[in-house]
Amino acid sequence: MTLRAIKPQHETRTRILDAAEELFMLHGFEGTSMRTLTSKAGVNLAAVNYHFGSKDALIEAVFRRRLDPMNAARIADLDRLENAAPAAALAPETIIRAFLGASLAMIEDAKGGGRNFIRLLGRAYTEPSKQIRALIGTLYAPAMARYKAAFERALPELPRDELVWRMHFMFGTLAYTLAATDTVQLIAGCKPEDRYDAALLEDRLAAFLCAGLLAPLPGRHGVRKAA
Amino acid sequence: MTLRAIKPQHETRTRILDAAEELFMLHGFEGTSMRTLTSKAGVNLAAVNYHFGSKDALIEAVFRRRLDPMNAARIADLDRLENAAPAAALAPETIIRAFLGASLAMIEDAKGGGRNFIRLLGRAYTEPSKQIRALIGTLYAPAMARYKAAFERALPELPRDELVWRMHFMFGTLAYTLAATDTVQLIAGCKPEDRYDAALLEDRLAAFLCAGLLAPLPGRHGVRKAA
DNA sequence: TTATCATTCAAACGTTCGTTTTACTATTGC
DNA sequence: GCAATAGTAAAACGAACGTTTGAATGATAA
Repeated sequence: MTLRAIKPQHETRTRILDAAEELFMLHGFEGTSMRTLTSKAGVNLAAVNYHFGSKDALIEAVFRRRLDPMNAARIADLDRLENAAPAAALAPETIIRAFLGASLAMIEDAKGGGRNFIRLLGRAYTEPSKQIRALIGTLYAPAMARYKAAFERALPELPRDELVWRMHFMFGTLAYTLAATDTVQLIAGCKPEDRYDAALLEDRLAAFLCAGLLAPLPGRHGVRKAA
Repeated sequence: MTLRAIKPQHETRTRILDAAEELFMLHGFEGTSMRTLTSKAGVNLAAVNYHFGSKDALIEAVFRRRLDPMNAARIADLDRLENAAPAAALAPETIIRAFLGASLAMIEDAKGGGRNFIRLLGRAYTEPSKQIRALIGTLYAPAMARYKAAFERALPELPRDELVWRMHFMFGTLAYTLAATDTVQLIAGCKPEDRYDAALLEDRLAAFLCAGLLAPLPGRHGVRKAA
């Protein structure tokens, strides 16, 4: 009857999620008002409360939309690698690259908004809001447990608490690298055009993290300050 | 003439800065209102605008109060180490420990509020606000340049851009470790009581970062996925 | 056609925000 | 003692916030 295209299912929801992803990345959660958000999305002011219930629920939806599939892919990657060579433990670098891959693949997705989300995610680990941190922790938990088990199998001689700390360090490096993309330039001389070469970045991160994970155990309270 | 103690210079300023440090750490900048802030500090609502001019200026003052001396101490540490053994380049681990020391020393200062500040600082690197990130970058710049030069001397064979990236990674690990203290527990099994043993944490961080910094160069685009 | 349902819309709700104003108090210098 | 200054106090400012309301709209099913 009209030339108007058929409206895709939940188009308004998607437009809101996309706009939220970008604005939350640019200005943070509290720095993004419902008015600027709905205005950018081209929807009515009341649409967020109608479709999501509240601003907090929208924030959660933004994370869930990407994080659930991302961590599912992480686990699937690990399953695939382990099934390819059963009985043998995976090499630490293989595990690390599997973990990095899921994040770095999104960086190259500039059009789909994946890059926005990755930078938003990198910042979420240090959010002031307890609810958000709890949500992130919940969404990550299954993948984290899975990777921890893989590392334990790959490095049986590494003490458990040392492994936990080193996973913590590795995660921090990744989170910071993703979040700081295009932002702080603490160290001069960085070439921004390199930053989005995901393959090269993965190589650099993998080399750094792999060495850190396999580092000799710290001589506890021993070799301080001495060169 | 009265029993009232002599009011220390700028007591109101200090009370405001202390309250701001804690509340900004707990709830973020936008999540902390002037009313709760001045209420916690026990000062009048108008005091912040009188003494600092605006909320933004207060935020800047919070960072400057601690960051300026901290980075000055970092540079002084490096100077001292280099003067102790001139001509010879410092060991990478020595440089790393000098950098870590300034941050970790503050963690143990729970009473003076240093711990609050360190966690606040760890989060500031990924702040949405451009002004804050620019401020952090400015305050860090001198120390960063100094440490970059020290690393270049210690590792003449490491390509410059690789060094920049690895410094970036190292900084991210430290920032995340500091910021995430007591917050997200992404990896189960962490013992929180260990977290404030600064000496042990320094050993662990130093071992991890040192290995990462000295990692073999990544085989560019070469050894992907292969174990 | 008519009834029904999901969605969109403009307008307004009450609250909280950072900031400013104006008056008041205490201290300092002469 | 007295003017000048620095600081504190209570109250109000306009703007922006997240959310709610109730009517209008448009498609679907009977």
